[in-house]
Amino acid sequence: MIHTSNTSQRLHESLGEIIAGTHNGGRLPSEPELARRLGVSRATLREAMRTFETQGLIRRRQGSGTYVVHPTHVLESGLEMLESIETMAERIGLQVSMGELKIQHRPATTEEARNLALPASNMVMQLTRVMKAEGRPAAYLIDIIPDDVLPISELEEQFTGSVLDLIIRRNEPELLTSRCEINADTASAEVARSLGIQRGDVLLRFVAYLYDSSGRVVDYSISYFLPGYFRFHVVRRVG
Amino acid sequence: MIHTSNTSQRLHESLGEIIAGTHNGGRLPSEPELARRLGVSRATLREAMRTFETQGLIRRRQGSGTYVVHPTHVLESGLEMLESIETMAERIGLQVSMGELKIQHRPATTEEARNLALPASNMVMQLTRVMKAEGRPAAYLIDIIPDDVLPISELEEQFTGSVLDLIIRRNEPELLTSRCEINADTASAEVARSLGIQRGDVLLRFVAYLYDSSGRVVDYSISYFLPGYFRFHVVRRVG
DNA sequence: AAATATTACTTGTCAGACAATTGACGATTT
DNA sequence: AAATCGTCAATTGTCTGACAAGTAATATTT
Repeated sequence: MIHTSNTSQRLHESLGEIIAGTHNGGRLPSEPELARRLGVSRATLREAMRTFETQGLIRRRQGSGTYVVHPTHVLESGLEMLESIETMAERIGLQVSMGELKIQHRPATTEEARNLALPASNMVMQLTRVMKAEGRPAAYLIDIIPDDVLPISELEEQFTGSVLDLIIRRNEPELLTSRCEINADTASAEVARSLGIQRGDVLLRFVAYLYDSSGRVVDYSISYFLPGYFRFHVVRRVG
Repeated sequence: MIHTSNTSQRLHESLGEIIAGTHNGGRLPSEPELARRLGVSRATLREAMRTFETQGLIRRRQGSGTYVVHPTHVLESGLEMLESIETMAERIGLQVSMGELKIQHRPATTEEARNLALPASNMVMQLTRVMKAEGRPAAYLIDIIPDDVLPISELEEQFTGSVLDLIIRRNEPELLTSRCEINADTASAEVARSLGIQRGDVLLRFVAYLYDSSGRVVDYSISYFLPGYFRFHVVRRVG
């Protein structure tokens, strides 16, 4: 969906604005009218509308019209949108900074090799750091990356807190999806010390696998969040 | 997207099968060929393909072709698919049963009225129960429902553990989305007692708002899960 | 007043066409 | 021999115009 400046691309944006500018439950202009106004054919317009329908933002009823459905808050996207904690924080106006960063270059453990679909003992980079929100520790983040995904030098120079953002900036490898497993856990001694909490305190834990467009795992990460600083949510849709 | 047996509906299924039956990275037949084989026009076919493209399951390149992309694990759906814990458990082959059920009929608290977008002190139904997996307590579930959403009698007779499943069975009201907030928490005295754990033990907490197609909140639920029994995940996609 | 038919409008589907892009193949040049 | 440049068939992107099917309000009939 990241194309150049196709008709399709511009159309998608324009249509998105029209939908966003329509109140919940409101009806869109008819297809012929919309097509005329946007300067595209009805067929092309319908394809664009299909993308919004698939996302659940509009609803079409034959003979009646097309209606906008804002599930109140679809704008502020949830977890289904892949973005870094830093980007998310910026979006909601939260000041974050990176604490002490530890970079390790070492062979993968058996478990890591399995999770990253690597040959045993392949070299990996491990980034460990604490993220602070408004000066106070809010998350403990670990990223494990096969060492041929990113040049070490680039990592050391340009890393500002988020592997995801770094990969997006350099546009390579081309990312596709991330699979994020959700659980609750208690703080280990190491994590507790870094976050300034008690061992055994409750944490939200995400374990994520980041895939590039060829299906390769380019990042395996474990994140611990102190409850309260972030509000993660998912929009779930009927089958 | 829940239509009758339109051309569109059947086409979507057929195309889905074809995509599922194509190995990762494989190329689909050309559009004219597919349209012929599926007995629809190319325009209609393209609309169907758009839905799969929006979901990230295919990738089209002008002049080259359409390619299938299986992000390895899209089959086993994650949280983004709205389904009850019971349905999910059945899908993964886990034996679950409902423990002690408590039904209360009472006025909404101020907070509940706000969360459900109800007039103050509107009557609500509260369902509280423990869900057991393989005989042992695995989750503590609370559902709060405006009392005009479901007839009380029906609730008492047909409730088998899931409000969502009950609503889906009776096909009314028509559901659209659910917004699920994710957090970690510690067990309160009441929850701990019901689940047979210690007060302060760690739990995964979901707070969910279930919306019908008119945008009304028809169910507000709080769920506590013991870590370990379920593996929740989300597939996150690039913007 | 209630039931029924009409009618204008909307989305769903179709057929056929041309444009833009890709990738392979062969010819040409270096 | 290698590299470069056209040529061309195949594929997706877009367009036009048309008809079918469903909806909702209006007009008509009972």
